[in-house]
Amino acid sequence: MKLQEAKEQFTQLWGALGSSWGINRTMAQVHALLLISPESLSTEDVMVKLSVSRGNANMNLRELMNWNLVYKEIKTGDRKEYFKAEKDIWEVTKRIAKERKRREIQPLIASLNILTDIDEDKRNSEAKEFLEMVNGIHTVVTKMDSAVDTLIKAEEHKFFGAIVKLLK
Amino acid sequence: MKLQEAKEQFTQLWGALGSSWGINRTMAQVHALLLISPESLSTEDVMVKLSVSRGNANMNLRELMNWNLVYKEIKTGDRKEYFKAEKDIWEVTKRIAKERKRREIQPLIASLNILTDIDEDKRNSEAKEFLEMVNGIHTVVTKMDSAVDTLIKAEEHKFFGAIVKLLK
DNA sequence: CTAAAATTTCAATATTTTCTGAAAGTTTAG
DNA sequence: CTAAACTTTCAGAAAATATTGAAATTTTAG
Repeated sequence: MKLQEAKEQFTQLWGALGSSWGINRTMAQVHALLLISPESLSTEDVMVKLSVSRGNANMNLRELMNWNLVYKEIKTGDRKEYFKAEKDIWEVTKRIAKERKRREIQPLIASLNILTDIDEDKRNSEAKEFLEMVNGIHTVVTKMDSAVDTLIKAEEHKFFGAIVKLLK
Repeated sequence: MKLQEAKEQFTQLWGALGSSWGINRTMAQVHALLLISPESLSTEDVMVKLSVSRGNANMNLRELMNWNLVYKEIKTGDRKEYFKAEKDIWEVTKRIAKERKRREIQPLIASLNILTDIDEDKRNSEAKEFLEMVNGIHTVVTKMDSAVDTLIKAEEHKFFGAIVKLLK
């Protein structure tokens, strides 16, 4: 396969992957484009390479910066803004995990806490079963939250090492 | 909060959660409904409780069975099919992980492998950088795939125990 | 300051995804 | 067998989501 073709396929692949995990396809494609781009890119560059509008390019670059996956780069003597992606994949993994934790896991834990506050006799078996379910989810999600904290702090080899040990 | 209200909120919550992780909202709601239902439910029951059409209820119950999260229950003297969810949350977690691995992680690994087969001089720095990126992703994703294998085989406390140790 | 360059916003539009409901198909009691 | 009960399918409709593009806003060189 030719390099350019491979790069294009990579962008498509990353976009498709994003959408099956609840991430906007274009945002994922912009991310892919920056990941494999040796130089930082301007909004114009992104528009041209992905055939998207200025508004769309701008919005997704902005959102990628909110995710801490992309940052601005100023070139002296140039008024345009350029964008560059964090390229260390373990770092990228940690940042995505951190952001999903903040956006989804933590609000989920808060909501689950509210649901356990039921004014109903605990001997009522329906209430009991419901609470057991909610508490079970609460337990697993809280542990995942901690696991993500560990992942954020750990070195790649240490993190996966700890898991792989279980198989031996 | 009243029990019925809490159950309704739980169903909403699970549905919203699903959609931010790329799972159809109704499918997640049907799952929630079955998780908190003491008795198994018929397609009719799901239609009424979630105000969805017969086609929608049927399709999502079917899909939940494909995910191994729900199974059929036959009641003697009743021609209708009833549906029941796996209620052990750790078991549910493992089955979701297993299914996403099969559906997304494994095809991703296959696609990444194809992308490394480039006919370009390896000394070409652009090609080199691209291959490093793809290989980096390949490495992390492969390790995640193994981590999911471990999760599937491990006991809950062992799995999270191994991770939490890293923090100490 | 001024105005050109660049960025951001957002209402209208397009696309994608999901849902409906009726028809077709299947199963089973009698 | 027959027909009622139940399940599945799928084309069209609806809803949710993403995108466009032009106008408004912001920035900065001179």
